[in-house]
Amino acid sequence: MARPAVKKAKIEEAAIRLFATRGLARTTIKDIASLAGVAEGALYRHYRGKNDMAWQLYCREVQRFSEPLGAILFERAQPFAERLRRAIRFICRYYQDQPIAFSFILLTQHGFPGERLLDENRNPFDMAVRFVREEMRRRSVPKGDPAVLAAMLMGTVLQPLVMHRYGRLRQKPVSLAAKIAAACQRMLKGSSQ
Amino acid sequence: MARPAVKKAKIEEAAIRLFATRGLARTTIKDIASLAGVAEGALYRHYRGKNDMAWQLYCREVQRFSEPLGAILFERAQPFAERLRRAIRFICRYYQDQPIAFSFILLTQHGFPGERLLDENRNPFDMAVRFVREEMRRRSVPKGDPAVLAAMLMGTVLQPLVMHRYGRLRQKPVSLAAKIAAACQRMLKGSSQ
DNA sequence: TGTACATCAGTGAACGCGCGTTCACTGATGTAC
DNA sequence: TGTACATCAGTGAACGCGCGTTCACTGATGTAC
Repeated sequence: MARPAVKKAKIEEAAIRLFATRGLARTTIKDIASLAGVAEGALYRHYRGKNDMAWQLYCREVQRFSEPLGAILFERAQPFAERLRRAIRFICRYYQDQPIAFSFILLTQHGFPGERLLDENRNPFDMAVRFVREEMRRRSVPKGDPAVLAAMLMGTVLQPLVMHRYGRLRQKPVSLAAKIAAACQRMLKGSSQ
Repeated sequence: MARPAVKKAKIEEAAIRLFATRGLARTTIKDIASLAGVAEGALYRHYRGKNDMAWQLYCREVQRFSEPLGAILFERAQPFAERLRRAIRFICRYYQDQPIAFSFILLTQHGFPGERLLDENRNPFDMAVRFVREEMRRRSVPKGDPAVLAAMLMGTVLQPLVMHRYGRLRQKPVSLAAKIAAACQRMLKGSSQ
């Protein structure tokens, strides 16, 4: 063994911060290295290149977010409404506590060349569809197309956070959670699609 | 005068198509010129450069979309529910009939350097907030924060279209309109935020 | 404990490719007379 | 109508900058004995 990779974490932190604010394409290796206080070549000791790093970081961050979210959504002991409420609260809190990581996930999704896709278990949208589908079977949600309903619910939750991110909403993200959850519940009540 | 600019339209069409599918940063002048069947220099007879062209096209397309949408939202003769229904139908139809222009609007929004922003009248989000605010005054929508409610409504409408765009929804976009409108109406009923 | 060595994180100058842009040129069209 | 000229859309080779990446090197740390 040689010395420990003390600068890897600095590089990753700088990269995520820049990707989240400027986007993948408008962030250069120079930017990352300079923000991390590191030579440009350092990145290549840990990753094959810029895109490889971005993709790995993206997968990691999505996983970190999706795993606890999945645990909440599929905690069978809890009633449906409670799980939905908790999931929305979790999402808002995640955004509030880790705005950089969250923005990175939220805004990076369509930036990768070659149509790289996350596998189904880690993908928040697939999780949402599965969640809705199961609840339709259990009759806690009126029958319909699970994908459409899941998309509408996701939009209801995420769009306010996107707007907050761009400075259009003043409230604290977590204080939005209750409003959003109530709106989702109303949307679901008697949905006959 | 000299000869008419027959290739300007070809360039713009090619540019929008490529921006909508690959995104601004991953589209090159070479790509645009070759798809348009034009020399690379041709673009510079009509625009100051790539970013200038992208920005102008973006403004134009947003305007084309926003103008009729605004007309529907603020057609005072119609009752609130009807206007909302029509607006959602208009959006879905616009996406279905002009998927490239719509995707360009939907996906390009955060790609411009220097934080360029659309002025308030053309901006769909500002329009939505104004719409909700006015209806709160008229008591057709329960009082609350107009921006939050507008964001949730926008998310409910747009997220299914985004999902459709990425091949996750099979239905024809227009056939989604009724479902989405019903969901929005339910969300609004008795919203007490 | 001390010494020789292997490993590998980190450096930063150099490289070369790809990109947006430039520019001298062409030629089609409209205008003046 | 015919001729000379001005305008400007369009061309495409050339340019040069900025970017991601490479590579020979350094030196700190861990291991073998």
